[in-house]
Amino acid sequence: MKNKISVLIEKAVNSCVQQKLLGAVDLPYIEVEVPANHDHGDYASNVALILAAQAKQNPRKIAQIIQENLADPENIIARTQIAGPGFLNIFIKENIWQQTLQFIEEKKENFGRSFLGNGKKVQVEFVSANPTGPLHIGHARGAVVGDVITNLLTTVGYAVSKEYYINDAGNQMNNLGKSVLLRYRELLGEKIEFPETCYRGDYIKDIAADVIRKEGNVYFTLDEGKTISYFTGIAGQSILEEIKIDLRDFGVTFDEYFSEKELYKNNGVTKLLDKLQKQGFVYINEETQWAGTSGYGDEKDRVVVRKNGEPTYFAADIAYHQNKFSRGYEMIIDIWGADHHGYMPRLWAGIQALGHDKNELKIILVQLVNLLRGGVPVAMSTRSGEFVTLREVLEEVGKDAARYNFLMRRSDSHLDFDLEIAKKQSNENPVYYVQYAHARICSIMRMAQQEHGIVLPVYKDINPALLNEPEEMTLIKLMARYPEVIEGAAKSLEPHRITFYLNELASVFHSYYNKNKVISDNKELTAARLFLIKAISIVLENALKILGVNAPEKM
RNA sequence: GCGCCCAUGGCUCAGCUGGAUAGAGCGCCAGACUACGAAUCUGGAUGUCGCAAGUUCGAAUCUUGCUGGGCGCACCA
Repeated sequence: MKNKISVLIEKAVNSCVQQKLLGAVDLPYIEVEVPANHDHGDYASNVALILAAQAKQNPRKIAQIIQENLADPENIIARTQIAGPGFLNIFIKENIWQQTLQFIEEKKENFGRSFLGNGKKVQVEFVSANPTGPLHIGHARGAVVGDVITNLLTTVGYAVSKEYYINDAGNQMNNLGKSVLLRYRELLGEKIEFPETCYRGDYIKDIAADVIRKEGNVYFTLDEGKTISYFTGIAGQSILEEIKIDLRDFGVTFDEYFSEKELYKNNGVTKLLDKLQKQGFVYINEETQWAGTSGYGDEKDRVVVRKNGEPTYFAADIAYHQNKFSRGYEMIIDIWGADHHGYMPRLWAGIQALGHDKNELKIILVQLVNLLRGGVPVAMSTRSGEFVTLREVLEEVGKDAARYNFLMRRSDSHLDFDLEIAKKQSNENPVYYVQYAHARICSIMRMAQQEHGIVLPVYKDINPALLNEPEEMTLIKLMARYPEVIEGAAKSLEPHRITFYLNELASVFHSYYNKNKVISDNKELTAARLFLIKAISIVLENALKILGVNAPEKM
């Protein structure tokens, strides 16, 4: 609808120019917005204000000229008005709004889908936590944001792949193996001092105990280096399996798990660095290889190969992103914890050196979560083993409440996550507000069918003109806007817009419900209203599905 | 010291990329179930959009400076 209006205005402006009513102007694109105030119409455009500067005419005058030349071939406009400094306000006919209900019925679960992405291949990489311990609450937010961004992009027609990058080649992993070894020896009776760098969570002990159960004490005396790499392997694998299970129960799955080790096979990283060196991006200085990232806006150049000959994480990351592009993705989205923001210019420099445009890589920063219990902060530290795991959150507050809570704010703003509130089934917890609206609709429809023997109506059997209560018009307009909300959320990669939309839709519905009876003696009206609430339930389901949150029929 | 992000009612946050009278939720006060689910609804109070300039028809939104907070600034990942 919005697009339609935009096109009509554009045509009107062009027509005015042709008729020399307006001087030649170049207009970038027509802004149409939904005004906050209903008196300002269903849509409003500021074209006249934009053109005023170019045309050097009074904006209200221009608006009037456009208004007079506004063609309406489909007969959808009820009236137009010029207001304020020169806004063109447009009111759509009620019956046109009412007809959008038919569209929702036709589309059903596809209402809101579009072809905006045109099948473009996109990859979203997220979570990507080292398999050195179970996922904690901090990872959970990134997991949900990544998952929902993927759903959003899929909904608007992108071909999206979800990937988890396993950082299994660095020091951290070595520390993991060492930690298991120390626990292993401790369990076998040795007295152990744990260094700062070691992981001390109970899960380490479990893994060590498992080794003893299966293989006994054979590693007690074996060569330490070999044992550590062996322990690193089994620990990493077992932890990764746990991570996958936790994520699955959180509703998050991946299409690919990509191991950092993969990049080093066949000297992949070295070969790439050689190539970049020939290109001049990588250079050697004092036995160290550097990448000239400062040439692309980074604050200084970065080491890619250390003095000891080992490549840095960054070197592998350039190779990783080259690998991603080589798999044919036209857009790559990385989701990071906000504490990594300083790394962005470096990586952008890297992909530009690879010959890609900076905006082919979008980086979403997810702020860290402030975990509270009843208003009191909960301290966390992976190494010491003091943390609240994703698993614990799932068990305590449930998947739906957890996911919804993580989606209520923009991802780059800090989020307080209070366990006590998140598990409360009360009005402090917005997820139930939305789910309740859905359950309520289902309940009414059940009642209509079972108690009143009503067959749920289809559009052609109802008289949509009966849906003319103010709340009904508001609901219809709100639903008609849904596809635009999805597109906007997808374009800006901002999932939180959906939760705000849902909250608004649920709110208008609840209010409507309390004021008007759906089921009444008036059969025609009952049918129309049943159809209306059915449409609402479709929109609620579609939106909740994108969020990965259930739309329960009963609660 | 340098860089990035943030600052909006008592609290937690939106604000559609520059629009018209700045909005929600929570909390607080007062009300609504012999009618489809009260996990709901109705009404009420609360603002120098951190401060100061600038850009223009128009600024919470863009620019600059300042104040206050978070985070980065590795041959860690």
